[in-house]
This record gives sequence, structure tokens and C-alpha cells, in this order.
Amino acid sequence: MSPRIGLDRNRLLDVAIEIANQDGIHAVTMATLAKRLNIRPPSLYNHIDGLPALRNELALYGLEQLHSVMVEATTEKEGDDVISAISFAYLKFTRTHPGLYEATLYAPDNRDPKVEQAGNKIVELALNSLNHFQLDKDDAIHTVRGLRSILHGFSSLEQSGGFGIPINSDKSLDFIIKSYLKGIKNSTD
Amino acid sequence: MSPRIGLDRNRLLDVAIEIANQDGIHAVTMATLAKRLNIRPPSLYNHIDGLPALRNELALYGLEQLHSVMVEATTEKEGDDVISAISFAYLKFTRTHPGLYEATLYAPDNRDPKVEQAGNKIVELALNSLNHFQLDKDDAIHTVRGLRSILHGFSSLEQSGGFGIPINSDKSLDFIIKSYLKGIKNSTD
DNA sequence: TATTATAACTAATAGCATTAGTTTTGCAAG
DNA sequence: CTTGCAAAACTAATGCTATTAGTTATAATA
Repeated sequence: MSPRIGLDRNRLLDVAIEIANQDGIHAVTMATLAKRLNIRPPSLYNHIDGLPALRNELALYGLEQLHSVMVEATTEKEGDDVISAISFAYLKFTRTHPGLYEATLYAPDNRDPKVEQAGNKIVELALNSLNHFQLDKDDAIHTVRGLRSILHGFSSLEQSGGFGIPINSDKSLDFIIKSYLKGIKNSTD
Repeated sequence: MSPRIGLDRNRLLDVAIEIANQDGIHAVTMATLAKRLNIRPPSLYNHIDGLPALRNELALYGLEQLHSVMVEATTEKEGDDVISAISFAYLKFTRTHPGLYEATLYAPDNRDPKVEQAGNKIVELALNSLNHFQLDKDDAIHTVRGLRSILHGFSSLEQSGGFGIPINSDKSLDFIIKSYLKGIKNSTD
């Protein structure tokens, strides 16, 4: 085992993430990556099994990072605050790592078990954040689908410039989450 | 003026839409389009100004179609029913025209005035559907951002298979929209 | 110091979008 | 009916992409 492998592979991923965050996931190609690393494109195949595999790695890494920041955000929070906290952690992640977030969306193979599991962990975290609502199973599924829709939809729209008007985005998300949670409480008693 | 131009251009777009809906927007290439039309790729340039222009046309057409079905859905509806109606029209559109919907998302140039205007018409329709809530200006913006997030997020997640479990999607969207609207009413009185 | 695994390289293939330049075709006017 | 012209097809060529095969350099280890 050579210690060079891991180091170079990490560096490769780091640079790929850098490109993604700067210029978008579509700018991550074997050509641009090789150029930034000052090597020839074929040399990349010593470290990664082609472009789809690279994009899969980015998706996986992105999902793990996203989960991580969401978990961190929940510390010392309770009740609805947990939900607000993970929501803003999610939004912050998509803002500070736009390319990595993009990578999680256009995952080349959704049926990759690792990617699927990483996604499931995020869904479970969201589900757990709803515990204090004491929802029955179906309502919990509906509710978490809504929460996921809001977070993903809001982030995507913001990132693609869909919210043209310069009205504070954070206030919007806060308003939306709080309204949604009020409605859930109201719907289910 | 030869009548051939318009006909062929429409056919070209129809076939491109067909490919998009069958195999995804990424499968729409000059090569695959030419093959389906039984012509050589360069011949396409007599009708369309390259692949980015083609994708732009698809985005524009998709947004117009989406707006159209949303408007149709509002007839003979009032109050919250208008919002439910446009929501389900939106969802239905993304299900029956998945590739065209994809095209509206990955629009190559968001700053194209036509695409921007088509998008704005949809936002305005959504805004109008919220009239009976009598929201002040900022709350209306927040609310419509939430509605858009829900619709886009929900559709995207459903389309990418994000809702793994076989629990009725329509019920989920109904639950989410109704809860959200209840919360809005509750938030703003 | 010699071996060997590792990771770089060059060369080549195939597919893509696109441009330039040429030929075909079909409608419309004489 | 034919002739001319515009439209739309074509071939050929360019340069980009990912990828594979085969070769050389290198650096850690034995």
C-alpha cells in the first residue's frame, strides 16, 4: 500500500469540489480537473474510475457533509427549533457549497447503495426532528416529504436566481417553515 | 417565404420533446435528434442555432405549457381551491411531461428575456391565487416563495425517485398544501 | 542498491458540436 | 413546361470530450 494513493485521491476530490463550487458541477470534467492538477487526463484514471464515478463520489461526499452540518445544528435545540436549525443548516450548506449541493442532486446513479444510504440518513434526521409532533406514520411521511420539498425547492430556486426580488431570503425561509409547522399542528389535532 | 420552415421547426421541437420525455433532457443532443429525424446533424443548423438554443426553446415551450395548464386548472375554482388546483396541475404536468419539465429547470440562459417572462407569468399566477389571503406585500412574497418551493421541490423529489416508499404522493401533496395554507392563515392574523 | 508497485506519460479511438462549402430539391414565376 | 432561386439537405473537416492500451518514469521498500 502506497501512502500516495489516498493523498492524491483526496486532493483530486478537493480540486473537483473546488471547480464545482466555483463554476458549477457541469464544469467538472476530466479535462478541467486534469488541467488544475497539472496532469494529463488519462492519468486521472489511476485514481478514479471515470467521470460518472467522480460525480458519484462528489454526490456521496456532499450528502455526508450535508448530513453532518444538519446534525451539528441540532445540538442544544428542542422542539420546533430543531426543525428551524436543520433547515437553516441545509440552506447555509447550499449557499456555501453550491457545487457540492448540485452534485448531490444530479447523482449519476441514484441506486448506488452508498448514495442511497447517505440520502436516507438525511431523511431520517428530518423524520426524527418531527418526533415531538406525535404524528401517525402516514402523516409523518407526508410531513417530512413537505419539509424536504421546501428545503430542496427553496435552495434550488434561490441558487438558480429564481427569487429575483431582493427581499430577504432568510426571512422567507423562516416564515415558510414556521407557517408550515403551524399548519401541521393545526391539521393533526 | 417557404411553408417548409415552420413545419420542420415544429417537428424538430416535437421530436426533441419526445426524446426528453422518454430519456431525459440530457439525452437530447444534436446527434440523437438528427438520428430520429433521419437527417445528418449539420442539417439541424438550418432550423435551430445549436444545442443551447434548442434547450432554450424547450425551456420556453415548457414554461408556456406549464403556465397554460395551471391557468386552465383555475376555472370555476375559488379561494384555497384555486391553490390546490394549480398545485395539482403543476404536479400532473411534471409527471406527464418529465423531460419538458426538466428542460425548464436547466435553462441554459436564465437571463433570456422570453424565458424570464414566461417564468414570471407563472409566479404572478401563483401570487394571484393568494389574493384572498389579503397578505401585505412582504408576506405575499414569502408565501409565494414557499408555494413555489413546495411545488418545485416536491416534483423534483418525486421525479428523481426521492420518495422511495410507496405511500400515495397525491395525498402527500394535498396534506402539504393544506397544512401550509392553514399555517399561513394562522401566521398572518 | 535493486525491485516493484504506482502513477505519470504518449498515442489512438470514438463520439460530440460545430463550421465551411457543396449539392440537391421543390416551389414559383416566366 | 421549364428555368431560377431559395431552402435544406449533404460531405468534409476541426476541435473538443472521455476513454483505453501500452509505455516510461519514479519513489518507497526490501
